[in-house]
Amino acid sequence: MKVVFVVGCTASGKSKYALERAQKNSSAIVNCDSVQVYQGLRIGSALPTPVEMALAPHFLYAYVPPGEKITAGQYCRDFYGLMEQIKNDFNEVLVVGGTGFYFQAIEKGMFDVGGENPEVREKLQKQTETEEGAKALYEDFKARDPVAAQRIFPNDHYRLIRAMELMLTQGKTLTQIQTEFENQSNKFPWPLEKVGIQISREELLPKIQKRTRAMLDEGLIQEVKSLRDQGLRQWAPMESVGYKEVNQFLDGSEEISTPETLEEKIIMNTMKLAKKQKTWFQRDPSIRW
RNA sequence: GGCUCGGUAGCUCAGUUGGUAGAGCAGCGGACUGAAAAUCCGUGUGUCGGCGGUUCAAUUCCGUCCCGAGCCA
Repeated sequence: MKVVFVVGCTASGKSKYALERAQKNSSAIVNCDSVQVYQGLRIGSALPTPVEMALAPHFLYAYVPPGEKITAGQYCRDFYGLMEQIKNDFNEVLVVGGTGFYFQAIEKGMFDVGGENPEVREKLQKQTETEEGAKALYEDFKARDPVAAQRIFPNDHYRLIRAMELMLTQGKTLTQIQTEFENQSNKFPWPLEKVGIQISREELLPKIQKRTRAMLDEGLIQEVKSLRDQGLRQWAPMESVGYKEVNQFLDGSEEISTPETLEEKIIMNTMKLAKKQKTWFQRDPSIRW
């Protein structure tokens, strides 16, 4: 069996490519998109339709229940759990998505440090809430791990907290953990090929405009409303592109006060997302575009 | 037609008591190991609406014209 990563930015045509190839080769399709993993986000996440899903076996789509959060580490375990089950059933597995971090997680593995430590994390979180606290924490971090401090900047509280959490719970710096990890040289267990689906900005913009229009026509606002009615306003994926803007609109934000600005904002932020995804994949020289 | 307020970066606007200007957003580039569709970093020359005048010097003051919004006719 071989594994093929099908990567590219949102609306690039990855799913279409994968579907055609899966039908031809009788392959399985496995999701590698950090939003399409969630249940209840059908419209805004551009989840493949039931008709599309029926054309080839699809896995790890819409499988995380509402209210639950997934992480790269959890996704990675889910992926290998799934592969264990299906490895004898397919000659080819297409892993399709736009989340570079998740691809990295399954290809290279995660550091062997376990998940979050809520208590430590909360303390650190508190510390970063004041300006002096955050500054002191960063100074401490920089003194202990000057190498990592070159790429983790003072305002990147999220990475700062994680790095300090590891230091406090593992007794090692991020740089030490990383070095140890690299010396293990984990290998991806199957033959791997990477295919990138390319699209220019000029072609992408009209596609995203059209898709956004279609999402709104299909009832994206209603989808978000119903999630809010279930008490899921604070659910992690409600901050992802499309959902975030609709939430702002429903919250009565001044910036997004009309359906027209809502549509514009979603298009703009989707273009930004595409750009970031492109940046991520660009640096991997083993992708065949 | 008269009066008032505006016209400054792609957009929204700040500012210069006269010494050729800067924020946010966008754009562009980048980082990335348990939130990643997240988080963060770097990047700002634009006839300061046009034309005249005053001045050593005008985007800033004066005149005039053009455009937009509002009020009065």
